[in-house]
Amino acid sequence: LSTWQAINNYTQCIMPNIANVIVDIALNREFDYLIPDHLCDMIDIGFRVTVPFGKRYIAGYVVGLSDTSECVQLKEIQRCIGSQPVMNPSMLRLAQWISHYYISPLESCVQSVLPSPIRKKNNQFKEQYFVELTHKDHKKIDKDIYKKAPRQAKILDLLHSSGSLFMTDLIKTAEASPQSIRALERKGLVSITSKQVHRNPLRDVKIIKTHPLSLMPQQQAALDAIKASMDEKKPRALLIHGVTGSGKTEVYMQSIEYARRKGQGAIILVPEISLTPQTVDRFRSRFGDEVAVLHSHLADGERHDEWHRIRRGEAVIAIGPRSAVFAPISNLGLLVVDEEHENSYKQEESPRYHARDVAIMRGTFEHCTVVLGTATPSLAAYYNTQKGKFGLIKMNHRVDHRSMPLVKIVDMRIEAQREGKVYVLSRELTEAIQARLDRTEQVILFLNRRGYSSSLICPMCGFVAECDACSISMTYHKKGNVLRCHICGHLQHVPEKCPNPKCQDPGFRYVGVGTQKVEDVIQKVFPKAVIKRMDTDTTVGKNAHARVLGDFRVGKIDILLGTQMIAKGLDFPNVTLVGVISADVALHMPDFRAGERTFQLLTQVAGRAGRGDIPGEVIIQTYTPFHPSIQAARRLDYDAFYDQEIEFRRELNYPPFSRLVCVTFRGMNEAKVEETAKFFLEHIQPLLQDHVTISDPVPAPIARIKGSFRYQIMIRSAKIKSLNKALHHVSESFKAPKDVKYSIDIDAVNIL
DNA sequence: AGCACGCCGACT
DNA sequence: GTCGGCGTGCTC
Repeated sequence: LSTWQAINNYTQCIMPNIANVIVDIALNREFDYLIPDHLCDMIDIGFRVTVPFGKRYIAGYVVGLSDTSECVQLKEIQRCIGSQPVMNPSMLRLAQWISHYYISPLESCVQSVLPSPIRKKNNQFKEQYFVELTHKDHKKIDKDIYKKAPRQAKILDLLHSSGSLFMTDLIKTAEASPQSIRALERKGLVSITSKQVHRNPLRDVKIIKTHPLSLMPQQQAALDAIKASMDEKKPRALLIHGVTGSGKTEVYMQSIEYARRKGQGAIILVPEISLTPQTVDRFRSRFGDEVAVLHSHLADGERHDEWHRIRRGEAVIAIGPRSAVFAPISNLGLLVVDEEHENSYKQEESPRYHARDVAIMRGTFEHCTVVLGTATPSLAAYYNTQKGKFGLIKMNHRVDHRSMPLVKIVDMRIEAQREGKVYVLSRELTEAIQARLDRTEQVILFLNRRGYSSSLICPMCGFVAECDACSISMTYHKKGNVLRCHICGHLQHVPEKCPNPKCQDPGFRYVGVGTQKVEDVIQKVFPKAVIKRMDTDTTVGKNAHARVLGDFRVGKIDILLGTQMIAKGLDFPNVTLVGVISADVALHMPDFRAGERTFQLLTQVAGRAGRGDIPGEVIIQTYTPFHPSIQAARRLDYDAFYDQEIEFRRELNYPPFSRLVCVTFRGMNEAKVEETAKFFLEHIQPLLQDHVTISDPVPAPIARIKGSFRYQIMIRSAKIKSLNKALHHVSESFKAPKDVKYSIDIDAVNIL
């Protein structure tokens, strides 16, 4: 006994008996607790626990173990929730990286890593009554039952033929009542137990198994490169730059197959909008039930069950939007980020992470290959291939050897001068649409989001007011009738007439035509055509989106008019014309990435034309036809776009040559908001080195939301680490007044 | 987040 | 002299 005690004492000495715990409230700090003896063997990093906290008990997570603590009076962990950790060390590490990089409390990062139904205390599994036969040969046991109780007999027969059934299904098929089943239970012929059921979001979806297609040489080369990377110990990320229709998805699927053969799992990230049934079906048809879909519209229960299906290893392939990067796939072999350039990968609430960058980190931590795929790589990703950080795979041809669409540009300035007035549709586009209607082909008209844009443009010469120092469009502010650069804060009065000396037109005005108006105009021009508008306003309801697309596919709609949501991934063979109403709306956003976005948008939209046998045509209307982004889009020439855009970024020290941080302050009292922003600036300025550029507090492009005034400060630095350090320091020491909130957005994408 | 402590105004 | 407003600070 004494020996046993000695060993026990010894192990207690060396075993860490203190747990570092983060609690469910975002306090951004750890608390130490003693691990009681009975939990000593069990507790590990990643466990969910309840701990005494002040006068109450709250839930938390064990994020570390140690045998010392700075705190003298430690309390004990009350109990463990669940019998195994909810987070593996790698996931915790990922959460910690996000917390540090994006300057967000670890608690909120853990919340992002774990879906909300998993964090709930109680058991979220759904149970249903399950009926089984207790004897194989029930006929022998009770022969009378067929005469006395035909209902019960029917139930028995059903059970006999199908083995066992859920109570609800049994009642439905046998057309019986629960009483009959209960009666059988009393007779001891059947047993009723509670059984866990899996809520399958796709239970009603029938799938037809597909097999790997034979690959074109360029696809084969891509697949080989991915496989080679997957066989490496520390693979580096790969960027697939493949034109629309080059067959990237098939490459992903065969890469996943390779991972499966190696006993590994995979994650496919897709932008929200691409997570249409089409995409999901393709993966489900190939991999069946091994696929878990982490749709953002899943009910809590479904999400919970899908997560557990992955955790248990029943599903080894996860597909979903940005949060799917946290899918608990163990032994991850491949992480695909499809449409890598999409901005929806950036989360716009804290923690404001970028799923593509988190994917890269997860790949690094778990030594798994990360594949980024897109037709229009983000500047950041392509820059990384040029620097040798990522591998580059090019896929320049469409699988079907169809030619890329012909892109035409219509100069709306000439149109305006000719017609004397600006119309929504140019003559050229009108004629092109008419031609398609005559041939019963279909048309997609693309229009940017509702005209929130607040830049000024001259309709005669295309002049747009830009900041001299920052090369971004000036933002119009109604208050004071001024133009402002929100990168540096420069202020300018609104000119009376067009400042272009050759033009001087007094018709200087705002950019932007609303979708509604365009619809009216088009309907007037083509009274017989069936036109459907598709944007977030018109497609409310669960299936509205799919219904409109279905109608379009079968030819019930002639012209589909829509916003971003029709720009991506749709494949309609009968669409031979794509028209862009105005390329300028995207171009003159007060954002240095406007050129990049315009190019991406136009290229993606162009990809919608000519997916069938008839070659496609694209017509782009613009006031600035010679803008490099528009010219590059016309030639569908990514390299030309990249070369000019990267030079622009280099000259002005914009990303990817620097990191951009946007600090936004908001509150109901405008003076106080501005004051707080100034105060923040004074706080951080002494901490920054001279390679950091920081703007004055400036009203945000959307200066007011729900009565709340918004100001922002822009910080740019080539040295992200020292900037990160300064921001951490400030976020700890700087206290904003309670009626002013502020948020720090690292690698800001949408500056609103 | 919650709950305590604490310091000023309007009541029994 | 006390009840209660919510500002501030702490929770291992």
